[in-house]
Amino acid sequence: MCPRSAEQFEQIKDERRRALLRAARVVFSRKGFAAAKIADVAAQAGISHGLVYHYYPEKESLFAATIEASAEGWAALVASVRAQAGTPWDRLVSLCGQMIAGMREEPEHLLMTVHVYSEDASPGVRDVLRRIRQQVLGDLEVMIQDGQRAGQVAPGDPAALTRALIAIVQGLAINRLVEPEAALPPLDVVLRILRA
Amino acid sequence: MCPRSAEQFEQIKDERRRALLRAARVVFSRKGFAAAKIADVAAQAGISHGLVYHYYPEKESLFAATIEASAEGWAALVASVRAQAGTPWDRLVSLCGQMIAGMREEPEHLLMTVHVYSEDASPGVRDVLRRIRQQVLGDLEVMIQDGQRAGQVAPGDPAALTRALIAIVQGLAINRLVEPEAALPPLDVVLRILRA
Amino acid sequence: MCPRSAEQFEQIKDERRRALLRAARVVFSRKGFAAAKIADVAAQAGISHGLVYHYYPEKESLFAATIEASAEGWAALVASVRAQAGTPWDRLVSLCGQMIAGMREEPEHLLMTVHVYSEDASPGVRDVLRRIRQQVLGDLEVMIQDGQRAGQVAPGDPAALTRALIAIVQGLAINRLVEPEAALPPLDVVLRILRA
Amino acid sequence: MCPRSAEQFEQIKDERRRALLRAARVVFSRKGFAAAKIADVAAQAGISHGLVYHYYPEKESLFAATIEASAEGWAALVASVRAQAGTPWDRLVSLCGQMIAGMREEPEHLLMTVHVYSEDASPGVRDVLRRIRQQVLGDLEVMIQDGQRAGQVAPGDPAALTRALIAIVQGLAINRLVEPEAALPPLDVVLRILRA
DNA sequence: TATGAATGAGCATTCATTCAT
DNA sequence: CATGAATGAATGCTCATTCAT
Repeated sequence: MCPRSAEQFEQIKDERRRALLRAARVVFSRKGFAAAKIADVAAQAGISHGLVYHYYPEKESLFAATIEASAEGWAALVASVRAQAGTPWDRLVSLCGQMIAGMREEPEHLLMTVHVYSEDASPGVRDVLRRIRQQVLGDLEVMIQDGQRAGQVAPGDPAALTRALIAIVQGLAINRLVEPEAALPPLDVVLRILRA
Repeated sequence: MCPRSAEQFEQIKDERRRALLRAARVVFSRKGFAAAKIADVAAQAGISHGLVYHYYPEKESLFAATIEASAEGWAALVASVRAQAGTPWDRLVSLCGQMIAGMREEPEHLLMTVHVYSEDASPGVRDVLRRIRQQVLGDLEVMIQDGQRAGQVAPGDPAALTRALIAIVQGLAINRLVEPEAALPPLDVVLRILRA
Repeated sequence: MCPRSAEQFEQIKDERRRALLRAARVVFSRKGFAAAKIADVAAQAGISHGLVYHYYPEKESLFAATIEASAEGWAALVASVRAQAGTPWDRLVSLCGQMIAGMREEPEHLLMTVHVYSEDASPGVRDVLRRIRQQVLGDLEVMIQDGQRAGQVAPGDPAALTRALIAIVQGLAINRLVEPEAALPPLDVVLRILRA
Repeated sequence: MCPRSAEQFEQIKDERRRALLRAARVVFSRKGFAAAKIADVAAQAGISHGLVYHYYPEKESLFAATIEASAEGWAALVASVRAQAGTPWDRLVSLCGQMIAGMREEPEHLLMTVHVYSEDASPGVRDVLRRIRQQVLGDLEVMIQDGQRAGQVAPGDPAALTRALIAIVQGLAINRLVEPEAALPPLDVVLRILRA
């Protein structure tokens, strides 16, 4: 009756879905939502444009899924680092180090979060990101406050410091689009923003 | 016939062109090139969409002009600050102060430079920006080197420091899109990146 | 400033809208909603397909407007005949005569009402028609009841007689699609359904 | 190998084919050709859409087969009634009674013949129906002429009477789509069209 | 100039059809 | 036989651009 088991189908579907998400990340992060064509994503994924719709019912769902995946990746990273052992400063060093490394390897993840802020994206998508962003900002702010309490981070409005740190990381990600070869500033330069 | 009226026409035209550019900046900076409609820009400028084509022959020219105006504004700012009297550090303080003030008043100027990096924009437009960007980076790098020589700026690759400074400024501009109400970090936090 | 007055624009728009409706009636009545292409309607109206969307925002609105126009035409006819002087039978003769004449001249009007019953049409469109249909059926039923009271119409459930009369008229309209040359049955044959 | 099993396979295939035809009739009659999706038919038949193509090579063949089956059903009915014993009028009563009963039980059969008239269907399919329709009309016309000769049917163009009778039956079938609950008019109301 | 009607290229989306399993 | 993943032609709709007025 059924030549392929339902499980097999699920596996194939899952795998493709992941591949599609990766392709979408590459295309969307470089072009933004409006300028990216479904055909571009399909080509990047090596499938026909029609097949994209077997996995995501519309361009916007695909974009939303792509955003969500990237954003959740960052949220997971921040949450896991926050739970690490060591001093608050150790954690901040670890986090920034991993963010910069991640940006070097897969700058798309960070770029996605930049594109979504523009009104190119639909309000629904922006809201998804906003929610996750709150988590990240919240976790990061706590880490910065911990550092301030430990005297390792300079005093000052922790919310503003949080924004400043996020800003420099996103700004560097953008710079990689323009000058992929340019050297990223060393970790301690980035950390000077926080250094007591 | 009447040289005065021709001149006046020119004035009117120039004024309109400037108004159009302002409208375009608002729309393009919020939506990016692809998602922005000529009709959006026309509506923002309070004219009919057909009239836009009297001033710019195509959407891309308008985008290019918008980019160019923003970029030249930054270039002019950096160049003028570089020529200011005082110590190198005074100049860097002045520059960052003005950049942050500008971002507060007209965040569109900085956002434009973010959008153009995406492949949403045509290569031609990107090249225009790249050229101006080289000027800005060059001027800024010189200022930073001056500061290093004066012992006011921390040692290290001046190119990397330049990128880091630009990154944080652009990152903060993006943040204003998401949280227009969020406090910008104080000037000295931004300057910590450079501080010896 | 404005080379054409707003009034002129309105006139042109109204005229085109009517022409478009006529073209849509021809195409939709022959093909149904799903099989009719916007390009077909545009071609029939002698305009580009893009222009259709200046007048109706989507295919379905155009279909709905087309349906509504036809249905309202029938409702107006029935209402006006109902108000005519003479005996109830005179009015029924007048109504059937005009319906058959209308079907000869513009069979599209009746065919539209047939297509909409299929699930090809969206529920919203069907509801519009259903409402108007209730009016028509109501008016017609009253006319039949009047005839029964005057002894001119055969006794029996007036609702069923109403449906039977509508049925034969619609059935004849369909037949004109298949055999446009076939003779329509004489008026008195149709009226036999009601004849006392 | 085993002739029995091949035969059984045929039986199974035939049975499925019939089930598919029934499902297709339901779907096509409600939506028309263009709006009906193969997936709809497959779902109605409880099979996968791919399997449909094992029985019919394309959507149009399935539609044609569906039409043909319905049309042939009517042709067979008319032919069998025409051969019945009794007076011409008896036969007409029998025919109309069975047509109305059939419409009550399986309105799809009649609705199919309505849809095919629209240009939604391909010319080939329309021709199939046209041919069968000629048979039905021919048989019916003969029955009406017999009735006229026997003085049981009113005089007048028998072709026009035939169309009128078909019209009312089809019109009533359409009405069942809109108001499935509405009472069908009694048989003798329909027959008034012919009554001498 | 200024307007908005008009055009058509371009892209999202659907769905008939094919085919590996 | 049966399934559903895969393809791509077809079609709705958008919007940059042109142009009559």
